[in-house]
Amino acid sequence: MNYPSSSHHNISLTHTLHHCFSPHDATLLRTDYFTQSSSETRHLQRQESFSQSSSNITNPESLHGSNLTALFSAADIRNLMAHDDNFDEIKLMSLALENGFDTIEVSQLFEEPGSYPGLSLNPSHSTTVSYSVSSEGAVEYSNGVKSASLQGLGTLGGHCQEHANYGHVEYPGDAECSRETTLQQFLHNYTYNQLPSQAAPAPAHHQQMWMKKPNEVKDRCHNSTDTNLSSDEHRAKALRLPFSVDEIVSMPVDSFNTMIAKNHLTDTQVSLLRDIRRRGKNKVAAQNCRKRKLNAILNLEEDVCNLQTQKESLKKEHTQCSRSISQMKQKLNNLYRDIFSRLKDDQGRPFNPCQYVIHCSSDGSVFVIPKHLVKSEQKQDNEKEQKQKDG
DNA sequence: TCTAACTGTCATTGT
DNA sequence: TAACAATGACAGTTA
Repeated sequence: MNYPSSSHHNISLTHTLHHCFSPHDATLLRTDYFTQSSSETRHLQRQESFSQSSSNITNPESLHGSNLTALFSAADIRNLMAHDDNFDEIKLMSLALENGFDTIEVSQLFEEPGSYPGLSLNPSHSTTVSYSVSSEGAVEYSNGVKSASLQGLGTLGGHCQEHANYGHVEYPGDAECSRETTLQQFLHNYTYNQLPSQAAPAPAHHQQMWMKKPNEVKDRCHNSTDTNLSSDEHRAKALRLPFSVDEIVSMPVDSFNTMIAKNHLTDTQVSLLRDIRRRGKNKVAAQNCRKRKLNAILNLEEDVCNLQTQKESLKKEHTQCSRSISQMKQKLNNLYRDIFSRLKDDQGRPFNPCQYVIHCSSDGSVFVIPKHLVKSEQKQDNEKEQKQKDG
């Protein structure tokens, strides 16, 4: 494959962004950016797209392994921002820092009066921000006042990925590019715990969500492309928060408030700190909640099991009692018949079992009486009991 | 491709 | 009133 000469290193970033990549290209590139595990087909598409859109611009070899600080001058960044209305301070700061700019240089860059409408490191500017990707692949940015197309930034990420993919195929090693991608990953990485090879292609609506402000996004990110950092850790890192996520979450509220007061943090940083703390606490709470719910379910299942065991045991006991009662009844009948057969009347004749019964009175006396008397007596007794109950 | 389990997050409510 | 815990609901990821 032949590449143009490397004499195009110093091309204008603005020119590159606005004239070399169509929105369609940006879409392809961005999509591929999210797709770390590139299939052969996708790779070929990227190559085709790239070669079509940048045939007379850049030398991929020159891009590969290059430092964007060298590739894109501060003036390029200025041009881009002047051209593209608004930049989120976080993104730009991070982008610049990730790309090797000195902190002071970046600050000066951002603080140049009148250079970038709507852009400031002043906390007062850090209002609600949101990002989305238009149907044409342009990254839409909104700070609640204006919105601007950031095709350039999107393309930058895609460009880098393109570069990376060239590297994977023909130019092993692309460490510089990974730095450039960090910002995008920080902003909208749903796969931040994943290895690059595990990352799945992101649907269009993912891109939209990824580009939104963390608070607005259903930021259900679980994995990282390059590290095991959580999204909050990425954000904390990008905003240069002086504490780790664990510290932010676990420190007592007094220490937390003191820390905020003493560190002269911007509104954005304070807001992020509070969000991180809230999310961290809630994450632990949710974990505890699920544990409790699981334990409750397990306990209920155990209760059900115990009750079933108890039921079986009671059934067995009931069966045994019934059997015992039957045996006792049988013994009592045998005893009754035996005793009755031995009883004689005044003339020494045996009693007729059909006409007489052995009767036990309430005071313990035993008589042999005619059956019909027992029946009438039982009736009287029943009536007495009933009267006593009613009375 | 579908599904269930897992997980992080948000919104809400109660303390 | 702020901070926090608890929890239902939702949605993304993964096996």
